[in-house]
Amino acid sequence: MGQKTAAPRPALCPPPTTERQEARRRGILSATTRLASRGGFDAVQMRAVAESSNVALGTLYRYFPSKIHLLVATMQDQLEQLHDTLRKRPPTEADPSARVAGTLMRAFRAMQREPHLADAMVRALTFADRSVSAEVDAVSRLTTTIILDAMGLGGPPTAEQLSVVRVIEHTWHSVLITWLSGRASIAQVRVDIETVCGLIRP
Amino acid sequence: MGQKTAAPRPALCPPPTTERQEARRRGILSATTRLASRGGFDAVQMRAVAESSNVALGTLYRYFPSKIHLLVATMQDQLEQLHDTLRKRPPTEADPSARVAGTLMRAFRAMQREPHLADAMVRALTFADRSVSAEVDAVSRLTTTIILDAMGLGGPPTAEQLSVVRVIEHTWHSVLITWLSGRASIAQVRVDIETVCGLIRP
DNA sequence: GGTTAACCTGAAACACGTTCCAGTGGCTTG
DNA sequence: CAAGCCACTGGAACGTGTTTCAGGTTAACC
Repeated sequence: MGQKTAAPRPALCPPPTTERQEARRRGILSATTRLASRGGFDAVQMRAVAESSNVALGTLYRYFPSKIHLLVATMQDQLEQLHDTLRKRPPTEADPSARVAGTLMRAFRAMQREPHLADAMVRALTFADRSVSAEVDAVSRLTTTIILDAMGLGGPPTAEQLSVVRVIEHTWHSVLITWLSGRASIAQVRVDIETVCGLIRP
Repeated sequence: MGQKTAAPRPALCPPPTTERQEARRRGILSATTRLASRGGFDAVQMRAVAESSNVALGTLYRYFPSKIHLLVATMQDQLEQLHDTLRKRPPTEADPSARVAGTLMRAFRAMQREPHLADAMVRALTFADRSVSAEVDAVSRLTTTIILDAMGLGGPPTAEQLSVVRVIEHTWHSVLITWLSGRASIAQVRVDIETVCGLIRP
């Protein structure tokens, strides 16, 4: 986390992505997930990721310009999987507020299954500075979508509803951090999530 | 942020704190604040802090076992000052929810005045792992106290009120991060704070 | 004044994120 | 086939957080 120079590296994502490169990218993300699932944030060491995905260090940095970028991309990946799962088996609660709370608790249980991975991803997400804002924003939009889906309102959300969703998202991130650093019990996580979901509708 | 070994260093805070040591501690914190007010998190370099407070690097580490500890202690310091200020001039709004929102917006304006300092402190706070949980917890308790004071309820808070305060605190931290990383405008910060304060009482 | 334990200094060394570069291999283009 | 362009490799090098240690300083106690 030393230097903070802006990215002189040109944008490389959109145009030239061969199949080979996509495979490499998947390999890197998969190695990252594997390493993070063991030791968490600290175990995701760039040299180890490079070696574990059979890629030179320089190449790893060509794909992901920093460790934070790498972990935020991993989070995006995991969130997309979660989103798929949720699409297949959406929450069944009657009340919108209960559906959101249920959805978040489901996500939380997934985190409990892989606490080290969660640690790595969430720490990266909140530690990210401006140079990662585009990627963090993508994650944020995904989260928003997931919550809005769980609310299941018919038309487009009102400005007020968007505020509420943002606050729920804030609480979600922060309560995760609190839990990961051992300062909140699982019961407290549930209570806080249910409390903030009380903002929906009333 | 390399290694993560627990502290083999014995507890040294409570018993033997001479006046000289207290002065040294203040000097370190003051140098930290000064450095952070310029370049933010990255500018708080342990060697620079040591030099700037006329202390050997090893001594700095004796007082604060890591950069994160150092910055969390700085945050605690700043929060105490804020608490004093608030005690002298408490919020004047009639509604508890408005008093809390007003108090937080006042704190937020303080952050706006020193965005780099805010960056350093908040990033440290959310990046802290278990080895700092005691210190982070102290900051959290202070924040809780400030919010409860602003609510100004007569007796001790109910469990439900404590939940609400926790959620407000979550939102406060997370919205700060979002603002610091340039992903939320000041107007949005205000809206989110007012939204979460809607949880008080209704 | 001397002893002793705790603290402090200065400097070296290590770990890991990050950058840089010279060489290599594969691809398209002429 | 030759030339040229890229991405990739392997490895060195740098910056900063953190650890360690040998020796000097301080302060309390006899």
